[in-house]
Amino acid sequence: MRNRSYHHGDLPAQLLARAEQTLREKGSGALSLRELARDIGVSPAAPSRHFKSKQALLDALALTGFERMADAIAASQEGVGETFAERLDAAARAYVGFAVADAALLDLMFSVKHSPEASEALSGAAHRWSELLLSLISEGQRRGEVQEGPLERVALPVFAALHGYVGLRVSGMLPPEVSENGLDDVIASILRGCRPQ
Amino acid sequence: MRNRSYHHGDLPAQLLARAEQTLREKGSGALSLRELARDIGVSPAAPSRHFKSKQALLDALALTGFERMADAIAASQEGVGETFAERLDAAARAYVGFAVADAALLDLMFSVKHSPEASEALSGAAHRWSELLLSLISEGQRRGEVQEGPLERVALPVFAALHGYVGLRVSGMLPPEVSENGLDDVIASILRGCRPQ
DNA sequence: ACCTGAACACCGTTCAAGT
DNA sequence: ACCTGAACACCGTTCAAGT
Repeated sequence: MRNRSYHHGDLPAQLLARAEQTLREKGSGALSLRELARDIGVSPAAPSRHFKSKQALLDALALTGFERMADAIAASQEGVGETFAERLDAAARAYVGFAVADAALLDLMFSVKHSPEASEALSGAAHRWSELLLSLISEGQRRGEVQEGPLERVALPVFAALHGYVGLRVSGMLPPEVSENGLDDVIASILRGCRPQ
Repeated sequence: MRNRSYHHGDLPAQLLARAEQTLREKGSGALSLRELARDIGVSPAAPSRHFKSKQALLDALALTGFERMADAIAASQEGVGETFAERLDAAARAYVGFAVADAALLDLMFSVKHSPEASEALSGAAHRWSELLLSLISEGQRRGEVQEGPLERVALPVFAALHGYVGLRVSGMLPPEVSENGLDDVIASILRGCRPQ
């Protein structure tokens, strides 16, 4: 009775939660729909009612990843100074922190292979995230601390540098001590790159 | 007879070549050891003599990717001007070109999951590639066009911005027109970020 | 040394059937 | 509507056996 209602309406959430856990603990290679179903105590065919394919579940997972990342970055802005440098620093550290804590999820979020239909929902979530950084930069422009120019054009190099540092770091391309202290240099370079001339 | 010698000593190369082809044409999700063996006309167990696991083959593939990428970047420097700006521009475009032409391979190269033993050989290949950019920056310093300071610390933000642009682009996060023209802004930002103060 | 054949323990997905 | 049971067509990997 209790078990019955337990598996009614909550299976999608259960699947996502469990998938996220094994993704974090064992990596994306160890993610199996059948094992997920087994762990939850449901038949191998059950997940297909809620996610029409394994890729659909991965897409949904990536989507929640973007939302949580946006939340983390938004939270990083609370109670921090008002200068662009301070706010960028906080956002960058939040981004890096999220990525390092959940490397496999980040990999999934920026994966090359998404089902075409998911790409729109996904870039929607990515857009919500990118708008945080865009408004941060826009505010920097308003304060005269960031160069003038079309927002997207000014923002792209900032995105690229942060995203690239994160990518290099989680893929293990950085020697340990660079991994520790490199972010400071990246942020400093970004600030020099986008300050008024 | 001819077939017999065909499958002697060349199977590893055949496997890698075929794997690279399906990686480019159908993505990493469609890469199956058994299918590779079938295509080449060999038994399902044959690949295991040369690559002890599927991951080992993927690692080898990533390794050749780094080598080809290093070749492409080295080639980009031939017959180009001597200023740092010109050389960086050429290297950046070679990097982007390689990545866009072989998105799935790039994904593999910077993938989070590599077998631990492969990581050393892999970061060796990555190192050979990174040394190209490092010497480029070192030369820029010598010419007084790049700020002084420890090479790795000056180089990281350059790497990060390029790698991040490539990552954003191949994962489809950039709107088409940003994808077209964004690299110019990224390069300009890098140059501002690392020029002498 | 290199490969085959066959087997093992898994997959994702589909579909009739149950409730 | 939601799930089960069973089946289908695949996987990666191992291992005795062949040459």
